Amino acid sequence: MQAFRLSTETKYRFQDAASRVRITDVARLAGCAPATVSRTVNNPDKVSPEMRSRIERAMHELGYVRNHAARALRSQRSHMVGVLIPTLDYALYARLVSAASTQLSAAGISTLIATFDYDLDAELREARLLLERGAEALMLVGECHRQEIYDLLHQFGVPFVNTYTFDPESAYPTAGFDNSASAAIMARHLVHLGHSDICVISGITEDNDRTTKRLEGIRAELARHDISLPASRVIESPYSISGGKKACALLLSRDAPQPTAIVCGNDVLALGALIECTARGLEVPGDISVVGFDNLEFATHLNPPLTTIDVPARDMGIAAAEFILGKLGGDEVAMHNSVEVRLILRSSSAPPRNPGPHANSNS
Amino acid sequence: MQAFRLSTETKYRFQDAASRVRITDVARLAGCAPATVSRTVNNPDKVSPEMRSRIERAMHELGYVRNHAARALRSQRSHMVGVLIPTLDYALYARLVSAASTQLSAAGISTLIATFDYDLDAELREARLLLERGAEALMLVGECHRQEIYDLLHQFGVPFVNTYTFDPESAYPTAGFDNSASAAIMARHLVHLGHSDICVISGITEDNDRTTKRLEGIRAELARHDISLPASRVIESPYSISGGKKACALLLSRDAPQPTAIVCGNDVLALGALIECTARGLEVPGDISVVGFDNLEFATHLNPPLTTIDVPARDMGIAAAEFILGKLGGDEVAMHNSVEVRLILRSSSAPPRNPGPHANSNS
DNA sequence: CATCGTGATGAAATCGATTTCATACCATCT
DNA sequence: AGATGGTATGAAATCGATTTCATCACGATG
Repeated sequence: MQAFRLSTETKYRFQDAASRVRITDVARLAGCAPATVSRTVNNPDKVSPEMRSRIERAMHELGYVRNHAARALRSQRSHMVGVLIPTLDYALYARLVSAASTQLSAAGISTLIATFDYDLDAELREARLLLERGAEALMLVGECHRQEIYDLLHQFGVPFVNTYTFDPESAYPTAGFDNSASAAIMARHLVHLGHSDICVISGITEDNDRTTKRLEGIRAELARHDISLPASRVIESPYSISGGKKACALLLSRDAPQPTAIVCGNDVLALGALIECTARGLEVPGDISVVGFDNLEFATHLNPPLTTIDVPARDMGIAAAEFILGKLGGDEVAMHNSVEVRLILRSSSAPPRNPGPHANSNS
Repeated sequence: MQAFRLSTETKYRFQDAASRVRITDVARLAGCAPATVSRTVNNPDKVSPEMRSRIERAMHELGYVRNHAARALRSQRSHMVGVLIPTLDYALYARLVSAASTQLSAAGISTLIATFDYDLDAELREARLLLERGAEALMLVGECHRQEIYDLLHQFGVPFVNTYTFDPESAYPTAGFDNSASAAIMARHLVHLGHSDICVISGITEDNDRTTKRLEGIRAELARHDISLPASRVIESPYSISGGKKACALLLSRDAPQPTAIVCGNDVLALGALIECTARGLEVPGDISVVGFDNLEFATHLNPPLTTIDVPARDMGIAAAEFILGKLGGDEVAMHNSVEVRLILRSSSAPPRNPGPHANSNS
């Protein structure tokens, strides 16, 4: 900014790094018009082979790298999409982003990432920033966002998709699975085993539709079997092992009838619960069943191996990326895409010692 | 590309979202020149308060969002930095990126992310793409990259930093810790406990200077105590629990003298090793010590709790971001920044049943 | 032979914000 | 009063690739 004053000659030019090679430089060396260089880069088959190779040689010789800002400005395409996730510290989100990013990259699209640590206002700010940066589409997590985000996306005409959720009824595109139904599957599993004293260690439900729906799904399924889930049997905890331990300890120390099963919001919480149970001399699953959600790698190696629900994060990332690529390509794409979650039966769940009225031999 | 043919009418113009509001629109409404609007956005104090508020009102009314491409083109600043990591599937990389991204975002800089799955050629391709996209700086992992990356960065005059490594001797900036020394600390710990039959389950060392250096560090430290580390006592494995199990099984089934300690390249491998040892009826640490690296959350909850090395990934991300922000701000910044790694002593390591010649009571 | 279509190329306009330089105005100082 | 300096603002050039439209050459067609 201030260092330029000296060179009185150069009629102010940004000259930092030996003034970048521009398309006109390539054109001059190849003896053609800039337009032709542009064509060889973007539409090689509209240029004759001889000219093309001459231009390619020139580009290589000069080390030409095109200026994305100029390209984006003129063509109104940024070739970037934004990904807005609560945190990268949660393995499945990271995996989802990773898969999506790889998929997008293969299509020549770069990934702008932003995290908001479960703070919806921060999410809104970051969304605005991503749009300003020219994100052509946005990948979000869940359906619960500030209304302004939806407004902005509409105003900008920017396609987007809510991942980690699947809801054919939703007005907004989804790519994921039905959190409520998936959690219900787990609840049903326990009921079929004969459990009726069931506790839940849920993720934090505030501003989080995924955890909220899972809890609803469990509650609804239990209600279907005339089992109630009073507030005293539910504890919310951040996703951490020690959070799971603490929550489990609290549940077990209440003087209500001891639970025979604990449903955890994810495998990390379940691990914490498992540790706490073992520490208290409870046998799993003999004295108490503990089940998780996510099917992280460690789940199968625990003692006992954890019954859980497999969440194909990678598939979700790919599905979301495909949706976005389709939209950007102007294709007709299904508004809602689901990935398959599966109940993974392992040995951390078993019938209670004194089976309840719902026991079912073939579960 | 091909879908446009149909609309014969629309004289194709980019009009998707009711043609965006531009700075001139704001200027017109506020009754001033575009330059003044630009100033209120970028240099509010160069505009009189009355004018400023008039312009702010106009911006709000029209829902103005500035066009980043135009800004970047003219000002030669993209306000984006690129982060190039092997994978997001590794917790500490994800955490590092997360921290860096948050830090950068606070300074108004967005994060472009790319992964290359430990394939250095893919890394080069992605680097090129990031630079083309206008990344003002790059964050890399490790020091081992294709020479072309360094050339490109030099050619573009783009600052960068190698994270996850610290080497004051390096010609390139680093932000992290000394992998060799850190691993040596762990080796020394075992030697001091009296171990001499030591095996290593290392991460894959090909194209990976972090794992390579850790192995070197261990080997050098052992050599210092006249303990050799033959190839038969080292197994490389991808970072996974089952990889750790398999490697451990292999090491234990060789007919060489049984090891009394196993050093693992990270906690995930250590978990696998622990599981395998337990499955074979070996007591840890009674029969064999097992130690890890990283200090992931689960390490402290294992049975027995895992001796490991704490790697402050978040700090590294922050340090790297600070370095880059400093560089971009034209500040004088230290070329090499280290974060503190610490040996975390837990009970998965103990003296061998028959202490070797190096035993040291006060370890 | 005139005409038309097709394919390759070039000239010039264009995308939208920033930046420089010029100008107008007002206050201060000699 | 005149010179000086500082502040607020505007006009116009500019960043560099893409896109449109025009042009030219050439072969095919009637």
